[in-house]
Amino acid sequence: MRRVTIRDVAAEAGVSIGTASKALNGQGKLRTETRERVAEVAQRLGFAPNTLAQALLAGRSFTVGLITTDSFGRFSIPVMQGAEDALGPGRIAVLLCDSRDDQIREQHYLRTLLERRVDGIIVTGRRQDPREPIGSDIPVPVVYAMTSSTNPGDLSLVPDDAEGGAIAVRHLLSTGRTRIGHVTGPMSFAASRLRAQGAEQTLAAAGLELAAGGAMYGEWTEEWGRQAADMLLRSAPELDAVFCGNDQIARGAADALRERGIDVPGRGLSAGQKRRLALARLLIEPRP
Amino acid sequence: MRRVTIRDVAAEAGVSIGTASKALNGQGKLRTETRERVAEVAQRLGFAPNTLAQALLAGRSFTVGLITTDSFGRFSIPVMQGAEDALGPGRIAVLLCDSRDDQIREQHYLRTLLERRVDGIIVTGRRQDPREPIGSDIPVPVVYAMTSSTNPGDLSLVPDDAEGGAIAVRHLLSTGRTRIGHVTGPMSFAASRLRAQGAEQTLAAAGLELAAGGAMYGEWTEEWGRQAADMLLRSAPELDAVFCGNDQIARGAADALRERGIDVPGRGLSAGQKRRLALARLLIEPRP
DNA sequence: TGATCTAAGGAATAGGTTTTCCCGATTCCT
DNA sequence: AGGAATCGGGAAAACCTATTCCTTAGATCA
Repeated sequence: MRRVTIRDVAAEAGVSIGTASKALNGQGKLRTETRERVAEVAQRLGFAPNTLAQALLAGRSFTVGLITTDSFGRFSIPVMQGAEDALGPGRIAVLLCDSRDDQIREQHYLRTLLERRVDGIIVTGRRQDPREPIGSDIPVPVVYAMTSSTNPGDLSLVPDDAEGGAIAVRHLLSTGRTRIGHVTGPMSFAASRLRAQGAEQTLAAAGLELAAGGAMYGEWTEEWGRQAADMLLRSAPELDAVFCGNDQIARGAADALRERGIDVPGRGLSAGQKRRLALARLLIEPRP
Repeated sequence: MRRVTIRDVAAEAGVSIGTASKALNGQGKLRTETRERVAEVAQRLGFAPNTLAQALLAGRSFTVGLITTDSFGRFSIPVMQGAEDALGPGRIAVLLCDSRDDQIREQHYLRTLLERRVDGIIVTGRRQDPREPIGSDIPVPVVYAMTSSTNPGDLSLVPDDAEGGAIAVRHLLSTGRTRIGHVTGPMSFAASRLRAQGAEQTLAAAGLELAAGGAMYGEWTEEWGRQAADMLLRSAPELDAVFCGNDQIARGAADALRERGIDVPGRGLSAGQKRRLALARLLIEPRP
C-alpha cells in the first residue's frame, strides 16, 4: 500500500534519484532520451511528487491560510472564492479556518497555520470593529480583506467607505435631492462612521447637511431600516431621499415607506460582490 | 529570518534533539526538571513544531481536501462549515478546491490533493447528475456529501429523497388533502425523480395518485414555480395542495397562487440547513 | 566486590525531494 | 596526440521531526 516515490521511478528507469528528479523538473543536463524514459516510467507508475517533502526542503509550504470570522458568511465567501480562484491554479492551496470571531479559536488557528508553515495568511469576514490584529510578530505576511486591523502597519483590503458615502450623496444631489437622511449600522463600526462622514462632507461642500440632525446609527438589519424609516417619517417628513448604510437597512426602509404609500424606486446598483482578491497574489511568489 | 526549530530548542536547553522531542511530546523517560526546562525554552523561543516534517515522517498530512463543484454555493457551504467544525479543532486542516463542476479543474485539483498526501477527500456541491466518480483507484478515502457518484461502492452522504417525498405527502394527507399536485426540478436530477417517486408511492398506498397526471418536471427556480402554478390552476382547478420540489419553486408557486386570490399558508419547516458532516470523522483517525 | 538492573539521555535513522558538487567519458581544438 | 571543454549522470547534503536502539552512570543485590 506504499505510495510510489521518486526512488521507485529512478530504480525502474535505471537512473539515480537525482537524475530522475532533474528529468521530471527539466533541470540539469540530461539526454533527451533519458528525460523521456523517466517521464514515461513516472506516468506508468502513477508517480505524484510528495508536496510535503518539497515543502520541507523549500522552507515554504505553497499554502496560504484563510481565517474567516463570520463562519463563511456573506462577507467572507467572495474573498474565499477570489483567493481560491487566484491561488488554486498556481499550485497554491488555501487552508480553511473558521474563528467565529472568537479570540481563543483565532489563536488556536493562528498557531496551527504557523506550524504548517503557511506562506501567508488572509483574515476576512466582519470582525468586531475596531479590533486587535490577530497577533503580533507573525513571521509570515498577513493581509486583512474586508476587515481591518488597528495596527496601521498591517495590509488591509477594504472598501473606501468615506468615498462610498460621498458617491451615494453625489448621486442623490445629481438627481435634485437636497433633504437627505442617512440610516446606517452601529456607531461602533468604522464602516458606519466613515460612510456617514463621507456623506456629511459632500453635503457640506454643497452648503447642506444631513436631514433629521445627522446620521441615524442602529443595526445592519431590515428591522432597523423599518424602524428608522418610521422615525424619519415623523421627525422629518419633508425629506426627499434616504441614504441607507447597507442592503438590509435599505430593504427594510423601502418596505416601510412603501407601506406608508410613499413611492420608492427600485434598487439602482447591484451589490458588486465577487471582488477578486488579486492582492493575495502579493503574499506569495509564483512558483517557478 | 530562519524559523526556530527543535534543534535550536535543544541547543538552548543543553540537551540532544531527541531528548527535546521527547520532553515536548511527553514521551520517553526524562527527569521532570529536564522536561520543564525544555518546555520553558520552547515557550521562550516561540517554537512551533513543523507540521510538514511531522507529516513526512508520519506518512500522512493531517489534512483533508474539500472539492466543491458549485463555487461555494448553497449546497456546499453547510458541508464546508461542518467539515471545518468537525476537523479544525482536532488539528486536521481543510484544503479548499473549487472545481466549478469542470472535469479539467477537477482532475487538476485531484492531482494536487494527492500530491499533498491528503488523508481523505470530500466532494460536495450539486454536480451534474448522474455523474462519474471523480476518479478511479484513488489511494485515499473519498466521501461524497450532498451529491453522489455513479460508482455504487463510493461512500456518499445524501438526503433520502424518496423518504422526503413520502414525508411531504404523508403530512398533506394527515391534514386532509387528497388532490395533490407536484411541481419539481428537472427530470435529469435523481433528486427530482426520487422525491416524485416517494410521493407517488405514498399516494398509491392510500389509493390515490398525483393530480394533473403526475409530477411536473421543470427547473429549480421561482419562475418555474409561478408558471407551473398557473398551469395547475387551469388544468386541475380542483386540487387542494401542491408539493414543491424545493424552496424556490415553492416561493414562486405560492406567490402566483396568492396573486390569483388563493390562500396559501406560510412555510412549515425550516430548511434544516447546517448539516454537520460527522461522517467526515470516519475519514481519519483522531490524532493520538 | 562483582554482577545485574534502572534511570536518563545521546546517536542514528527514516521519511521524499531538490540541488550542489564532483567524476568519468567524449568531443573539440591546435 | 595531448590538453581542454562539454556532456551525462551519480553521490551526498539538507530540510525537520519522532522513534528506536545504545551508552553511561549510578544504584541494588547476592
